[in-house]
Amino acid sequence: MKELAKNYDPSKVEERLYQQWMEKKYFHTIIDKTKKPYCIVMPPPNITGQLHMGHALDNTIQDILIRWKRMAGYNTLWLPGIDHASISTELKVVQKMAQEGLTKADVGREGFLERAWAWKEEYGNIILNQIKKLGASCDWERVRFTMDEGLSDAVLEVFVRLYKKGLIYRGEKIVNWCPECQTTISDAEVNHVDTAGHFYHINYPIVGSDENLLLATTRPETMLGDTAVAVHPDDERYQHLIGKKCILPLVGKEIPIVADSYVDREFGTGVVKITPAHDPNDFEVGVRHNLERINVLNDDGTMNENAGKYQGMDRYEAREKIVAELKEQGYLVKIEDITHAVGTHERCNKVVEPMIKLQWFVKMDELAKPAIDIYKDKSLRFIPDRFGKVYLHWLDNIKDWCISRQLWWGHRIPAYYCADCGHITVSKTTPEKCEKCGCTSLTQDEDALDTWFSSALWPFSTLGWPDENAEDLKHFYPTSVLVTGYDIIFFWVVRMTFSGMEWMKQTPFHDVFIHGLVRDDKGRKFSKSLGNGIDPLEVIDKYGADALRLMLITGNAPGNDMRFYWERLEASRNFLNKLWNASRFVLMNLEEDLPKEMPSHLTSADKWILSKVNTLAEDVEENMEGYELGIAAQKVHDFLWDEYCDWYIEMVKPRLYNKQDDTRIAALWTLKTVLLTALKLLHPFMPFITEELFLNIQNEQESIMISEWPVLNPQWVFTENEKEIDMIKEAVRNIRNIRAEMNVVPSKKAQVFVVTENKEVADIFEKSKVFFKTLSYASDVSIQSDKSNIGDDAVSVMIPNAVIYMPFAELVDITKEIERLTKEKQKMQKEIDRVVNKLANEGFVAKAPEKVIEEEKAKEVKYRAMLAQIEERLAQMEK
RNA sequence: GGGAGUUUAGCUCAGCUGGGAGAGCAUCUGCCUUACAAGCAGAGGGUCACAGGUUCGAGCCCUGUAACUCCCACCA
Repeated sequence: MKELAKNYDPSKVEERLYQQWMEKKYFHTIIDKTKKPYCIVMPPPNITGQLHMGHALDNTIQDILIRWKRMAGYNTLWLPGIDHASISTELKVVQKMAQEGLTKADVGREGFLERAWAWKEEYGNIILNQIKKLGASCDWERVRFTMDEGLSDAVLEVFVRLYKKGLIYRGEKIVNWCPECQTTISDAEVNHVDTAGHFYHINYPIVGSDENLLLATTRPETMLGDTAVAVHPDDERYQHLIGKKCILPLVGKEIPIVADSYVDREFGTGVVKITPAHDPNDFEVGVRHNLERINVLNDDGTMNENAGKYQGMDRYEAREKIVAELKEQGYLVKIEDITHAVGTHERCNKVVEPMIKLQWFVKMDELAKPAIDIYKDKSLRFIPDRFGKVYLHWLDNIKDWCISRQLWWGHRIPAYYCADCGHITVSKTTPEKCEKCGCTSLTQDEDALDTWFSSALWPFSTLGWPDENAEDLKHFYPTSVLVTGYDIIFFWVVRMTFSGMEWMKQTPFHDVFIHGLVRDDKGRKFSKSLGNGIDPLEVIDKYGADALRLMLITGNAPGNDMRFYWERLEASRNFLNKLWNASRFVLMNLEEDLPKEMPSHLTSADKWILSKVNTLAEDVEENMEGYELGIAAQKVHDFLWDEYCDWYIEMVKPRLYNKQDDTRIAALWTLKTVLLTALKLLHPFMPFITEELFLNIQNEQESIMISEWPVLNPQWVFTENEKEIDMIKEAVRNIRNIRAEMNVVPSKKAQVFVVTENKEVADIFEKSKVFFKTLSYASDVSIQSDKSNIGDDAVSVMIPNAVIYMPFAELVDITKEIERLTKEKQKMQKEIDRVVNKLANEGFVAKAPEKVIEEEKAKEVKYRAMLAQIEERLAQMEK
């Protein structure tokens, strides 16, 4: 007999088991072409990251899927990795250098990269080790890094090929510039934040007239770069001014009044100042009207030489000065308080300035098409489906992707500029000479690529691409499912799908399983500034990884956000302990060698629980297939706690304690078999405790994680026995109920008479007598067809076709008992009326499905029988 | 401006394709019954946001309304 501690302590188990799994190489995947492949590539966490609840949720889901499919016989691969996180890492390294009083300029590109790699070596693996604490069963021999040799090669390959195809180009366009980080950023990296600001109404005088054009702006300092004023071509108010000129206040320059349909006549005064260098729309207007572009800002957000006397001031300081002067000189009409959306950089939260820059772009319209098609033809699907619309909408409105960043940490753009002829040579390796003029004075582009450029290739670059014959790539691509949060659909999912279609001609994954965010107990996002973060590692320390996993996966619908509650963790912990103790109970009784095959003399109770666990396996499989992981986990939880622990174990106790009982072995076999089956179903969700228990309970197999996933067993279908036990359960519940109502303590036993004229019912009770007695707190159970030996002072409860009596002479007040039964009778009568009415409804009988009608009819029969019993008992008592 | 989500017990949330409302926590009552007091047995508590509609039948489907949340978007 094995002994387990009274309470489950995860800290004593998890570390040891994970080590064991690693040593046995259970996580490591060897390609097996006889099995169906199932592959997940992990969304690579940043090397600057610390494990947070989002990672915990994301990786828990992936681990559940992988463990499930591994047990179900698939050739599974879960490929982990990390992302170099260009801008985040660069900021961290810069900050670290600043502590030593150094800047990027001080150490130079080479020196900086050395430091960045050192950072990566020091911190890059921390988060992966944290993910291990969750129990993640990734193939750690296949860890990839977005800047490792293979992936860098893939990045360069893609850049060169896209350039040759004309899909990557260099151009002077208006881009989002972050004055704080001193780099461009893509549209996706800009957050529009509603901010309180002002709407400055300014008069622009018309040349050769007393008239003014009144317009409004939120950024008056940009007027220094105004090169036109625009009105709508059909706007009657301004027809006479189109083609004329107005004077730019403060500057005194004459600028044209143009007509452009971009202007909204309804908004403001219907007049817009045009600053092509600092507004994307104005830029477009400028292109259409061939306007001059005047950049008035420096890269750090201060005003430049084009700003005249405002040169050198920060843009906000200049704004104040300009407004003051406009007011002084009478141009300012009014200042209105407004709230408007201001673009900010998602990394540093500082206000982004649109500026004209010479940058590298990926031409998107052509690439986007196949990515749209795979969604429309359903070879790519989102779970839940609604996120597919988000995906489509983004692709339908996609704009060219600015991929160059003024950063050093990342993949350096493989473009080389010729000093002589200006030709650009794009090449994976450093070219010796200019491909056009042949001279050797080449310099490489200083910029690095957007981080997402490499992540876009992740599903195939990690599997060996660009080597199209790589074994992993051939076997595992397309991957099976991508698991990620809805917050990075634009950043990442979209870019992977169009990349996958361009280079592999196949979707990178069939399913995209989207989950929500984990929030704090007040529904707020976890954030550093709020200081409301909860460290998953702290949770694991206190409650164990299994408890955290269960809490993250249950009680929440896919795609919805969830709140973090310590109380919910306690509930998980309690379940672990329950499971632990149930297993402890089984172990304490498990002494002899049990038969391998199903014993022949199983009782109804045994067959009932086998039938239940069988149905459970079927249900869980169905829920897992539909990505309803929380429901699946909940079902196993409920089965174990409610059916197995609260009912089956209690039913089986008398048989275990009686060594003479000839069904004792059958009980032990069933206890063990059902528990093992349920543990397997639970293993993907709670890998540690299930393994620990599995290893203690049996010794045929060396690990639960490579055991066989339970499926429906045709030998375990016992419909009749389920009905029998349900009847006993109902009787027991009714007895307990009335005892509780009457405040009878469990220690006070009573004789229980089951009175029935129905032979079958009598048989069922006879067969289950041994446990019915203990569950109903009976001193003795008598099953009989005649009630003449039972006094009126007994309490009675009804089940269909049987009345159960318990003599509680000293406790029973006959008047009250009659009152209670009368109420019961009324209740029953109401139920009967409801069913009768329903069945009398012609529409119902004509249109409802057969099954539903049959159910209603069965109810009527049952209720009428119960009513008859109640009436009879009442008559007897009233006598 | 467009789109999406949410609204169910005191709290946090489930409820898949329509067939008599559920869980956990909290509350109340009784139990230390030889696996578990992190437990056992019971109880109370909901016109499923509101108004219409479809249907024999609606928490679930349709139309509107309200409140909250999120995403997208160039209203200067």
